[in-house]
Amino acid sequence: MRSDLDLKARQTLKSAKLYCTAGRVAVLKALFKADKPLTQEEITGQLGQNHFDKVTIYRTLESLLKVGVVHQAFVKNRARHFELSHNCSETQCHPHFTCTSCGKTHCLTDMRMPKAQGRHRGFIIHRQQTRFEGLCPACA
Amino acid sequence: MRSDLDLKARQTLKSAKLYCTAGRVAVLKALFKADKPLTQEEITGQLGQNHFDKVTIYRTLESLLKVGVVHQAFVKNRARHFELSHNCSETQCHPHFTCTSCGKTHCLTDMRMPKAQGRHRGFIIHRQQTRFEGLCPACA
DNA sequence: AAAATATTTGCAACTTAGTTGCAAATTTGG
DNA sequence: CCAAATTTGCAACTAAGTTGCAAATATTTT
Repeated sequence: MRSDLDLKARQTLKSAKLYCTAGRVAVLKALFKADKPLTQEEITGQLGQNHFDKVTIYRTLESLLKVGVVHQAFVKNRARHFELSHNCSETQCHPHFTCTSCGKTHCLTDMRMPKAQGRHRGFIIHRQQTRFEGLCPACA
Repeated sequence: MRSDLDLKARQTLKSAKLYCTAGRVAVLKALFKADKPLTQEEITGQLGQNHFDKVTIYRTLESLLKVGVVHQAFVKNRARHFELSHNCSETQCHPHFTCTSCGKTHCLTDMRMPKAQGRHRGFIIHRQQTRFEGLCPACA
């Protein structure tokens, strides 16, 4: 039984001209299912029985980064967080919200921040990301 | 000879009710001098001869974080970056620019981003940070 | 100013997150 | 199915940060 998500993952790999392997499909599926940026550890956790070495996970993420299917979000300083780029424009990612009480991070995919595109004192801005801190609905 | 910066650092520690030690003064001076967020390693580098153990640096930064004199910036995923809070308002930090070519990070202290204060779908926003990627004047 | 108390420091050891090299396994194209 | 190209897992390693504890330093008390 090959699920919808499975096909989506395979499709994605194919159009990115990446070898379609079990590990990559699994990682992509985890990212499709997630509603927030994930670390390698969280991805491994999602996979459960369907285990892949952390090196493989990192290398997969690296490949997906290179072709632009995923990107990194700045959630915590000590760990890389990855998410699909499909909710973001070329020049701007949706904002991320981190709760100072429970520590959880949420994607505010429905929120648009004004773009500071162009240049500023010689700096050519290609991409912008916004991060919020505060209280999430559950903690407020 | 006790420099201007020295006094400023001591003053800062005093008003934060922190023990005024050589290590803390040194770290604060390094941060005052810096024009961008620094890692522990960079701070240690700045200190040169005036060496303090990395544990001390981290613990000092932790103390300064707690009293709000410094905060963390999101520059790279694998290392904590610290800077003084004095260029930021309570609710918003100045944007940081990271060059995709040379990798250097700059503070855009003269740039104001519109605030997304208040709430959004139950999320209560206290603080916001913006991060840019692109080409710095030197690389462009 | 010395003693008493409170806090910080450095060291060694440890943890966590991520990376590298390489042989074995898998995928793709013919 | 074969050959070439690429990916995988393992073991070992690096980088960044943390913890416990005794010795050192800062502040407060007398």
